[in-house]
Amino acid sequence: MALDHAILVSLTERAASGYDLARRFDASIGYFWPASHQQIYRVLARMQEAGWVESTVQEQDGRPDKKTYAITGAGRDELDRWAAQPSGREAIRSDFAVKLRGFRDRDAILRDTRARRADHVDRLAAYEASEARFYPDPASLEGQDLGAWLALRGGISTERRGIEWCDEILTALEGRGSR
Amino acid sequence: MALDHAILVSLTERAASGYDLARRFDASIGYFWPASHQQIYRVLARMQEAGWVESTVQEQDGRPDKKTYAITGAGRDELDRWAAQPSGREAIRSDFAVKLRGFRDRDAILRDTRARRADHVDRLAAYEASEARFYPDPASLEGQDLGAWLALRGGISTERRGIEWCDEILTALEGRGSR
DNA sequence: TTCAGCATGTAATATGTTACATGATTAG
DNA sequence: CTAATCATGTAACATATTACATGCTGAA
Repeated sequence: MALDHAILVSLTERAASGYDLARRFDASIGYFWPASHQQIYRVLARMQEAGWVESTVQEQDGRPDKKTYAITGAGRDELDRWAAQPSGREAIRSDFAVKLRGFRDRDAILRDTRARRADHVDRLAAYEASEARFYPDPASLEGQDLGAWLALRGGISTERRGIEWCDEILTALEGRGSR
Repeated sequence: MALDHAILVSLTERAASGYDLARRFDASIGYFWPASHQQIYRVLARMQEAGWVESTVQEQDGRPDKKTYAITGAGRDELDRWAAQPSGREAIRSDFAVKLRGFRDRDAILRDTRARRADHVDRLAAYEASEARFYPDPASLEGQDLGAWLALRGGISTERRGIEWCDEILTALEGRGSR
């Protein structure tokens, strides 16, 4: 049930339409909890049934109507209830680690590793740009801003260790010629 | 379709029953791709249909019959085909990061962070014990052993950065009193 | 005129989780 | 006698992915 809560968290930051949320989930909160627009619309409908969100329709000219969702009091209660529960260890599902472990085709692994490294570098740059822009003075942060900054710090360290791991793999494989 | 490949990789290391595989997925390969026995039995049945694995039944006295699965030539072909494809960025779904971002209840987050830190410490110890035991001389590794070691190295760096992140969170939250 | 963006969804399929089901042996 | 381990599954439900569906505006 955690996409529900990711959407609720996003709505506490600002009310939004399904479309807006889908875009947020393409970046920002989506880095920690990816979701497609199809999922989002379904969960919004379910949460509206449950009374955790409410929607208002805005007509727009030259644009399709827009349904803006806002979190309700019941939604905030649910968020608090969820936050008080211990969050279990999250599952890691890594195609790449499985592939490494099955090691047969050295070139395929090298190609994959280089591509992953480039991905990590890009995402790290994006995170660092966000940090510089939105959190220039971390020592002064409080409440939700402090939490968002700490989440971002987690993203930064994840990407850095990803780059280091790729480098370790490249060194080990390139240093050994073909198998 | 990646549980399929995780099982195939595990079977290249040694033929196994569904039960054996389920235990391997509780540790070792399961650290990179968790799966329950129910899933495993379902996928084994499907892969047998597809001809990627074959099974032989062994009768045992005082024990239920045991169906041992082995990978076939077609299974190896499928593994190679899969390994040659680029593996996309994997999705991270972190309840904890979402919770951080929604920051309302500081004590709940502190509790969660301390529990996560302890988890990371335990798992890191398990990985390091494996490394010392099975890979005392990494420079001499080749082929599948080299891959398995590199995957394990990934596990080790993941846990280390997990611990560091928890410490960063604890420092930030404890240093600030309640909000 | 073609593509990207805005805006909403449904439907089918695949995958993962939880609950149920059975039954023997061995260690405490 | 109770719980853990061995050994196999089915069934129901929840969640995620992929494909399909529609239609308007504005920029290249």
